Amino acid sequence: MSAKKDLSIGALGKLTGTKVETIRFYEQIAILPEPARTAGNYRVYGHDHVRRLTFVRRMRDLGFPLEAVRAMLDLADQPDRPCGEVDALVLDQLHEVERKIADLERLRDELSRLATQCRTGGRMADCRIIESLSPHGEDGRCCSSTRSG
Amino acid sequence: MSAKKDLSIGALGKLTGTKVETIRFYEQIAILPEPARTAGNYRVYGHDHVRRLTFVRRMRDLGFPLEAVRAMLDLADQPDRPCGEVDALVLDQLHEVERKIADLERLRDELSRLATQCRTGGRMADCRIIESLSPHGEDGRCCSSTRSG
DNA sequence: CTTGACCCTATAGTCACTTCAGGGTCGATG
DNA sequence: CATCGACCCTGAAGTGACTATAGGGTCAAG
Repeated sequence: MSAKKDLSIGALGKLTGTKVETIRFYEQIAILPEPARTAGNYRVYGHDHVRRLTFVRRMRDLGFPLEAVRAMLDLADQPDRPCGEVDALVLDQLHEVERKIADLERLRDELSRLATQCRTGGRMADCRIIESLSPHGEDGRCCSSTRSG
Repeated sequence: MSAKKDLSIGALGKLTGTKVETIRFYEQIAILPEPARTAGNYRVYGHDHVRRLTFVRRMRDLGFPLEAVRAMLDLADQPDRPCGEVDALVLDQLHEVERKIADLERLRDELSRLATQCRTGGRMADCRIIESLSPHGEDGRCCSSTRSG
């Protein structure tokens, strides 16, 4: 960990949108390395912790489980690993990412359409949010009010 | 819920990649409406449950909390809501979606680059996975082996 | 009728945080 | 120097979102 930044745990939390308890939790489960301490036993963080924690929070925000986050961090932490071991992991994650992108794009498109509709005085009656992320059935409007499946 | 499909809970689970306990859980917390039952008290699901559950699972997979999922389902369930109330919600969600897409695209780009590197006999030494989802510092390689922050 | 697969409800466990409890440290202020 | 509020510490308990387990019922094929 190179450059010094000397952040307290509270400051790191504010910078990364993370609760201090969560930061301690991540340290406990070794997602984050133990930081330096002051004479008064306060944790002291620098740039690399900021980067690492930001990465972790964003991966979590994107729905990746900690297990996947850990695997990616291991990748980054071990630059000398043979490509053979890494290849499958990278490709798996790549497919997962591409799948999530495709879903998000469909959802974005529908939300954009709804936003535009609202601005131009439309109604929600032809909302197709559910369909944007689900298989297309042979019948049915998403907004059907019957409830019997 | 219009078209009949007559799926058992197990079949619905297989179709949507969801555990039966999770499906019961979602019914309990009213994310999924109660389905019809057989004379033997077995749940019977149709197309609309398939669609709704698929939507829920994908939203969860994309990292949206159940609270957000519920808000979106409410949108879809109430086609006659005034656009005024809905507008802010749609725009908020839209921004969230766009942010997630941007993050995923950066991660995809880095993973693609690594995959290509592995195929062409490269090394992991210049892996920049962490940087793909974190703020760019003034120094530092992601793979620095020092651990003091 | 038997049997294995699946269903039911209720409860407890797991993962990933998040809150609470009790006490210590820090720096500004009087 | 003493006070005080903000923040830090560790450890334990709580919450949300599932997931597994327990005990018993249903179903359909043989």
